[in-house]
Amino acid sequence: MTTCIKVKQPNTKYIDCDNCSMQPICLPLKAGKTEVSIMDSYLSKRNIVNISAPLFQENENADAIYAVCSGSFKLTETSPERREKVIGFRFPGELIGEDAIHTKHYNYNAVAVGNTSVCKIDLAELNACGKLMPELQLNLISLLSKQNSMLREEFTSVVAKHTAESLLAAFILNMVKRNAQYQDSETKLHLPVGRDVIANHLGFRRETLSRIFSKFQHKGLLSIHAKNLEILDLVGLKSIAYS
Amino acid sequence: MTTCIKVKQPNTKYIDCDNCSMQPICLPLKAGKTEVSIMDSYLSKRNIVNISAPLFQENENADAIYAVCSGSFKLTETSPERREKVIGFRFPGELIGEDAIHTKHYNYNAVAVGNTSVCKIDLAELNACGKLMPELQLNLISLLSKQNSMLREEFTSVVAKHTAESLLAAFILNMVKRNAQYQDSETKLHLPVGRDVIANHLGFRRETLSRIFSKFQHKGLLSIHAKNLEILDLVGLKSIAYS
DNA sequence: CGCAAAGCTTGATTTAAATCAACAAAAAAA
DNA sequence: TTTTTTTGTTGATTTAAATCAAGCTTTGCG
Repeated sequence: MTTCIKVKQPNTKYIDCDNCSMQPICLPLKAGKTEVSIMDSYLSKRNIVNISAPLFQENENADAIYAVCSGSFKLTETSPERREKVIGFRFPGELIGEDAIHTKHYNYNAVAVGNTSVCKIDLAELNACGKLMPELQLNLISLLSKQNSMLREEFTSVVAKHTAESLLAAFILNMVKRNAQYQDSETKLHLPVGRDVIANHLGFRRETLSRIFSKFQHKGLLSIHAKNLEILDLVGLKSIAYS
Repeated sequence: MTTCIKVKQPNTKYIDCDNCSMQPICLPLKAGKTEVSIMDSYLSKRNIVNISAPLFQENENADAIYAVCSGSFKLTETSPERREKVIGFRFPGELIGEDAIHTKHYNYNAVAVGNTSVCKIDLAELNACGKLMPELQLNLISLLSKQNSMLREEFTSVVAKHTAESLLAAFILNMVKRNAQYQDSETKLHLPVGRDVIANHLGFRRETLSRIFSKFQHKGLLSIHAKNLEILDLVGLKSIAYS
């Protein structure tokens, strides 16, 4: 029995086991038979989370971390005034909830956007297995470092942007780059969420977002039809992002 | 011989070995004599980096990660137009360059602001020792997760802020919280850098920063004398940050 | 199918921040 | 010390984004 089960879902792109970011965790465990039995114990089967279902919620006790296999997640925080703030997105090959290894509880809400599948890694069992398998731990260290790298890049794409245009340009570039990790195209992007959610995440109004999208299209920088975006002038978009 | 050497420096606050975030890495190694000899090999002595000296630079090959022992660092990126962008700060107890475990090269410039001291952890040796000591790896995993948690909080403090006021308020709260980890006060903060650097980091002009500082003082939210800041009305400041 | 609801776009006006500019205060140099 | 330079503050004007408002498009539903 393998840990990775392909699940048929409509309109979702998969990252299969061969391309999964969790492979370094799976791989050393696949070597021998005894090790496979250990694997079965801590790395559960692909777990389907349905449309808009929360994977976990703020302040919940953390017993597992997750790797996205297919689909998209939005991460949100609830402000003291009960307003939802979208603090980020996660795509196939990325981790969710990894900061809870340290905090022991989740620090935000993770909500599936459309159909998704995830690999669930139980923390207690991972801990126990890790002591027997240093290689597994080295790989987890590398994975966490990779996630740190992703977080820093995401951070850089939103920090110190003086205009809404440069912020949106940098956001699009960040999304496209992360999508390219598991999809064919380096220029095409399916926006996982509506304009309201993106505007919320970037901190401006839906009207402003709409206007800048229109402006970028008019300038020939990109084309957008509904949620399907394509970059037509990468150099031009970058120069706006870094302006 | 111990790995942690206290170094006298003027005007700097220390995190000593007992309070150091690297203790989980040091501690298991301090247990037995044979282990101490391993420790000496990979965890070098406290390394003093002088005023404004770069710890490492963008694109440099990464052979080590660092933990800040005393002082402050600013992290910067150079844009294609050669403009410096301040992407963050690091304080005692925090890691620097940890994302390079995965990328193998540094992704930003780390520059000491004033006098600082750091612990340098050689990656190759850490890797070799880790295989012999699973406990060490578990602790590094926890540290990386903690750093993830810090990065996410830093991210949350700057993302989706529609006004300069809420952005600055959130930034101050984030800085004060991180300072409280290694200093006595929960409300006082010594700004490690000048107005220009903070304005650069937050993405607005020094004049705007100055005006908001004045406004916050006028409202009785905080007091500032040169680089010494004190929060006078925590509740008020929070309500602006989350507005 | 037609209607309602939600999501997206565009226009007119108001408000917040950038810019331009002058000056004050502090730090560094002569 | 005085002078020069850097750093920080405040004012007037311009510009970019929020807000208010209307219309359009798509989606879902009885």
